[in-house]
Amino acid sequence: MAGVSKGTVDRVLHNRGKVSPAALEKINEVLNVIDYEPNLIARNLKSTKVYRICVLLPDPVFDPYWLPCVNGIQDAITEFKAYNVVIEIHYFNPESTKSFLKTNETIISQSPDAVLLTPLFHKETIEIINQYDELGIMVNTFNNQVESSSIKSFVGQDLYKSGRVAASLMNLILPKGQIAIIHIDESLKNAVHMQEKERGFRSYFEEKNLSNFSLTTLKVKYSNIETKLPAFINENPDLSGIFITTSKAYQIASTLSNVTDKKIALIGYDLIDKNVSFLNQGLVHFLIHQNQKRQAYLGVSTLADHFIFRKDIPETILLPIDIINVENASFYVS
Amino acid sequence: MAGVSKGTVDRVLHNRGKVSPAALEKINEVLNVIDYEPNLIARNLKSTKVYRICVLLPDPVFDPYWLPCVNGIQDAITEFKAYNVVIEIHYFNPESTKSFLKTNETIISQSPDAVLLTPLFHKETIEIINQYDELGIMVNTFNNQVESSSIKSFVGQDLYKSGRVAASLMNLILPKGQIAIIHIDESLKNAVHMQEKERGFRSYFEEKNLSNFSLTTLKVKYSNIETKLPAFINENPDLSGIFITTSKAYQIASTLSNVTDKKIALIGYDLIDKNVSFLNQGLVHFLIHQNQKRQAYLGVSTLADHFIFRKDIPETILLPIDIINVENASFYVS
DNA sequence: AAAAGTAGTGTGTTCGAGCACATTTTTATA
DNA sequence: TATAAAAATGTGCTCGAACACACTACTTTT
Repeated sequence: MAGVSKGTVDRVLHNRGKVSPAALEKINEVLNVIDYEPNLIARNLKSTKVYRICVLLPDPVFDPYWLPCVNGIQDAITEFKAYNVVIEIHYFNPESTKSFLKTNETIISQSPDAVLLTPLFHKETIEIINQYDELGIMVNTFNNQVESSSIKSFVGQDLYKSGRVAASLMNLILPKGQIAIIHIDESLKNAVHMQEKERGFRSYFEEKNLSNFSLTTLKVKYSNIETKLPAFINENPDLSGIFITTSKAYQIASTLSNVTDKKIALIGYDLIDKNVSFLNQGLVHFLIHQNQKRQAYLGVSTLADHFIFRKDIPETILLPIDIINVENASFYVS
Repeated sequence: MAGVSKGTVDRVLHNRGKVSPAALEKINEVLNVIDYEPNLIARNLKSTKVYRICVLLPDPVFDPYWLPCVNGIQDAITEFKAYNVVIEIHYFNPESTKSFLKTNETIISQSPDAVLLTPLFHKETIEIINQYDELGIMVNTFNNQVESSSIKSFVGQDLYKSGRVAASLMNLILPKGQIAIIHIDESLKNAVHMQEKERGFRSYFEEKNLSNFSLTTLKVKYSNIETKLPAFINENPDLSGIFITTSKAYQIASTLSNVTDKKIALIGYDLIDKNVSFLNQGLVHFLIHQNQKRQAYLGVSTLADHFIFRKDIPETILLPIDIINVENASFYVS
């Protein structure tokens, strides 16, 4: 259309220089008129470059919470297979920093173009992120946030806000009484995670000046629950609600049903099978859905889109805080 | 790898016949070994066929409810542009069956490969669907369901269940009292839509034997509200909750705040600006998000995926029934 | 004046699949 | 055995972009 060969057009498109002013002007004019946009698909057809994205994920064997993530990543794998993007999942034991570090070494030996990781262990994460940075490997995170200038992107939820959502629901269920905030975890790797939720939860009650409530924090481990929880209930006869900051609401629900007939409102996180089962039984009132599947999917898909289509990677993606009760749960379980 | 030319392989892949048993076996063996899957991108590169998808949408000028759909479709447009898929939006006046029919004629004159429509008018929809069927044009629907064997797919929500979700929330807010189910609409085009929600809402209270509640149905038009609603409130001093089955909760909220100081629980639909504003003011307690944007997006994207990647079109896609209160609303507003 | 350099431009190949057409091999028939 | 018909197989081009390389027409250097 501009009366020149595709080679000259190519030089204009990619600023490779060596184009006469006359040709440049003519070509730009035509580009404007036809509103030229490159066909992103054809572009990737030629390139022989294979992009490798490694995902560092806690093994769902240790905690079913991570199971949906695998599906999310599987979706991404099939979606991007045709584009020369290889996505690999590497599992580690979420209770072992050693396992975390070892799996990272495996990943580094694969020399990927980018890594998506769940930064469970703060100190170790910072270390390995620096390693990745030096090797020029891009790092995305999801699930929980870690501050580091070397991290390209984070996908997750606003945990403070999700605590507030839980509080607003608790306030709806209960007119008054004592509420326990229970953190359940073997280690304290999720400490910040859980504290943010607690902070949000408390802020709601403080802000609204709801003085007819009293909030107590309780930290237990799985092995502790059966002894600690009954004792706590005996000591606090006024207890009417429990907010569980992790996905382990089912552990509380199951113990609770053996200990007392009292109706205690339970609000927890995540649609894992056991939680949904207690939700359907009416022992858990609300669950907050953290949508791990989508978190994981978005974590890798933004990377793939960046490599293939040169799309920008958003610094932060905050997923909606889904409120789940027995009536709408079925639509969220994938 | 099989010692034959790509032409022969091509004949095997597409069952074009004229292949010797020996070659066929060898080729199939190789295909199995390398786990061959065609590169869907390269396939579409060659094809000069341009797929045309028309979307029949109520003009957002008449009802802002439809505005997010435009964004959803815009997303699909940019996503599928590179694949020779042309997606066009055609607007009609949701208050005029004539406009609906006329816009359909325009669409037919474009002879598209598929149509996505919002079947607001039942009788007229059936008519034009038959027309599309005769012309071999595929029809998808979203927003509300219409029974017809010629419809390929429906994207929407389970309205009965969404009524139940609303009821479960109302039951949480209120201990007892009278609840009004209000249908607001100029015409009765949404009749089935609204009745399903009412049926679900009532079923919840009936099922749970909640005899301390009484439910009343009220049909009003926008022009009626300012006279009918105050009268209704005077006649029913026990009124403590209102369930609005359309996206017009803001109209009730706004009238209500002028009429009475009594705290009446409001539950409605859709995150349109005015509703969210009343949600933030505390006058609306819950909104149910129907996610029209995603409905519209999925409506066209399943079609595009079908044409380009030969993916199956699911008969029904039911989106989750999102529960929105003031604490999590901001994450859903796009 | 010949050689070398340089700015500007054009050509050819590749990616993976689809498809029309050409070519070779085998089989059937005169 | 020659020859036509049928069966089997191979070749070449295209889609849109990327890029290496070849080429022309001047200008500068030796």
